[in-house]
Amino acid sequence: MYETVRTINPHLSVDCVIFGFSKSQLKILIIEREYKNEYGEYETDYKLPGDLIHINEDLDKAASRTLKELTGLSNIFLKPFALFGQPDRISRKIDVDWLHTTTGMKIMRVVTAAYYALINISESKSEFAVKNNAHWIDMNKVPPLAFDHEEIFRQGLNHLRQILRIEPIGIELLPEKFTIRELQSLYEAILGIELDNRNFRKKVLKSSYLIQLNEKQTGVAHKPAYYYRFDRNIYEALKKENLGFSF
Amino acid sequence: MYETVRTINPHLSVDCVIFGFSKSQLKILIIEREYKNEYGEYETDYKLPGDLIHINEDLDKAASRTLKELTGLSNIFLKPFALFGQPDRISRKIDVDWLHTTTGMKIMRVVTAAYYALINISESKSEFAVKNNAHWIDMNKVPPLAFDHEEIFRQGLNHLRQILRIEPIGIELLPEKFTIRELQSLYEAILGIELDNRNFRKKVLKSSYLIQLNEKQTGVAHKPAYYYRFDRNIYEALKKENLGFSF
DNA sequence: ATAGTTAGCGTATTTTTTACGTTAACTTTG
DNA sequence: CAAAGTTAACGTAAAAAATACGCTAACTAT
Repeated sequence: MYETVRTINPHLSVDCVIFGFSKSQLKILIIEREYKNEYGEYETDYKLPGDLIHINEDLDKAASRTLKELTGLSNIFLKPFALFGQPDRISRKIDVDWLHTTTGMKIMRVVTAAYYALINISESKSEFAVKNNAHWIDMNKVPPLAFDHEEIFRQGLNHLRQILRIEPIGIELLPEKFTIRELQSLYEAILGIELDNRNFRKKVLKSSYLIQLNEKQTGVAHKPAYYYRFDRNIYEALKKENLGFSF
Repeated sequence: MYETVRTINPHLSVDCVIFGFSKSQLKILIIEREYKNEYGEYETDYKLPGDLIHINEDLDKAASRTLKELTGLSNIFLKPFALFGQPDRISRKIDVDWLHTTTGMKIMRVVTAAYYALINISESKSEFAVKNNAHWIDMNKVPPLAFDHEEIFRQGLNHLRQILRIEPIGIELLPEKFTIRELQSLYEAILGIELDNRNFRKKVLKSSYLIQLNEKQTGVAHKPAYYYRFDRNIYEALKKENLGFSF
């Protein structure tokens, strides 16, 4: 316990909104939180993956570490998108108590840096997550969350939607090979609207970083679609070119 | 001194990148910092307006307070745009010493929330600023700044450029009435590129919140231009409509 | 064999962007 | 006081991007 007190920075935390995509649905990762209720019984509720940072720990590193510890996920590119620092964001008794029992400290004020990341939910990764009491939840069925994590999630989603208008997010969220239809479903899930399949196809196929493979779907009850892949190199090069203007 | 120690939160600070526009140039606000050099002589360098926050102080409020204290500017809409939290961002001796003498504390690690704001440099306001050792500096002539404030400024400018693609920033940066040419100069100053006057005019006049006044320039050595004003109500209504989609 | 489904290509129309021509209205200069 | 210089303000034509659909191909399930 004493060790904890010495190494934790009780003023700063990180929280992660991790987006995943599977079966045409956008999901986020939440983890279980265990606490004793007023009758001394253990109960469970949910929160975003996140934690107080360590003394002298870089914020980005703290976000990666936290995510690894809580879900087993590593090598995820996390990007900060907002700050939550209202003095009263830790005010519910349940939250104050939980912090007390897990850290041994009386913590009333924490400023948290919110990060987001996009990952494709492959089998191995989701196994990891489940093992650690982390769950992929459909974006539209997020349960009540601890602290102000619902607001953080909401703003994270908003941010994702903004980003989608600028860059081709699919690279991170889809498996190695995918069909145009799957890419469209991803866009539809994020934006929450339907898109015209023919126009979407036209628009997306103009980009040079989408490469058609020599492989088709099999076993589907309709004309099989070609698989595609992203060419990361082409994409990064294009991105650099465009960003060159911005500073 | 003791009072300071009790009320300051030495882990968190705010820094403001304040943009202004005058004479076709984009400017930012910096303030003087006084310190003793190795020979005990007073020297001056520059930093962004910013300060450590108080215990239990809201971050947004801290940004407003800080700006008020350091420059006399109040009622400025400040918006957070980034976080700077690397453990080594306070490492130069001059910065460590300065923090020590101004706060009485040994401060090595501060996470700062960076805010930006847009204001139009009216006479009264700039008077205020100058009185408090604050200066409007041409964006292209920013001197070396304390801490990592140059990086904060750079990112702030980047952010401004991104924002400009989405919303009509001029409302904040231009005086009550202005000509289309002035609006164009503002855009050119922010983006750092030249725009075609005829197309710019066409594009901008399509927006419903730009209202032509019954008043022309006088004393100019060319055909006098009509003055325009922004209709804030129309603009806000439109904004709400568009944002309605995003969540 | 037929019905149901999505893939994949195409076409026509509208909207937006880009490039540039021209006259108007003012001051400065010689 | 005429000519030169400057920016305002409107316009037009062409190119590019977005939108709205039509249609055939290729597969499975019944």
